[in-house]
Amino acid sequence: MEKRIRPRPLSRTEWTIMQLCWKLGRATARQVHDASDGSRDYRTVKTLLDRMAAKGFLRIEKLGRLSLFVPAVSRQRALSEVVTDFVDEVLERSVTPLYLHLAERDDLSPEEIAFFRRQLEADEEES
Amino acid sequence: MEKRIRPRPLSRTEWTIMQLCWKLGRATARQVHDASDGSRDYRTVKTLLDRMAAKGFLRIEKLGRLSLFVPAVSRQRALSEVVTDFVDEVLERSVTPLYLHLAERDDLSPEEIAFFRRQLEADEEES
DNA sequence: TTGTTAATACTACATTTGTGGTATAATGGC
DNA sequence: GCCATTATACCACAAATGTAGTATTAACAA
Repeated sequence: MEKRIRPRPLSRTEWTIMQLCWKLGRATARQVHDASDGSRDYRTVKTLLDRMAAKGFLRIEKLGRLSLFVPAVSRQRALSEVVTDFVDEVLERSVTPLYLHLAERDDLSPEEIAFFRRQLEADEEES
Repeated sequence: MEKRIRPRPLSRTEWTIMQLCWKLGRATARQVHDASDGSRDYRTVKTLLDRMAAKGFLRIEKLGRLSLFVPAVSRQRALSEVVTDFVDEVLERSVTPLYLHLAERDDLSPEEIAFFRRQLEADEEES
């Protein structure tokens, strides 16, 4: 039971749109487009939304002749999945790069840094 | 100087091959293929290696008529980049999901959990 | 030396992704 | 009622990705 079948994941671009959908909760393609950075044409956004629905990340609710796009998976759940995937496939299960990143990004207190350092060493050893 | 120009990143499949290259250090396409899980044809691996070289992740050293593929970027550096990208674009700079993942995966001590919890709250607030 | 194996080079092709054209139909003002 | 605006529905197309066919050539084993 290692590898359950997963629907095709979202592409990077689709993710940025999905973030908007989660924020909006329930919205028309137009609303999603308006909430976006405007770098993409309305129809591009529409196509992406349709594909995302096909992938199961959105559900389409008909309101009269309008289509409302509603998240079909929780942000929480999707993020958890994508992070796990990332750690497994790209980082090969080693969380060291994550610790490094966190340590670089946030300004941590000395004891927090010490904590990361310990984690780092533990992580290094096991590989 | 926010967004420097980056060469096309590696795809997921290319990453798995790149990991092998880093492990091998300097190898022929055949050797990389042999080190792989065998799910891909030799020529597929060869094509991927060539593309990765074109993207600047590998350098090709000629040894007589042989081609040796040598990492042109350090694993460290590439990982740092890809993690930053991931956090920025997919997680929208929020490291919460990472903390959640780490907290789930590793078995942490109570105080470590407490630490993560504090980080989590701080992270939640700012958005 | 000659047929088999193995390496390189070049090409092909379906799928996915990103982007937007076209057409049709409903709505809403005037 | 008629036209401009909007929404939906379909389609097109180039670039990127994943996978492999074909051709040529070098090396090796018998």
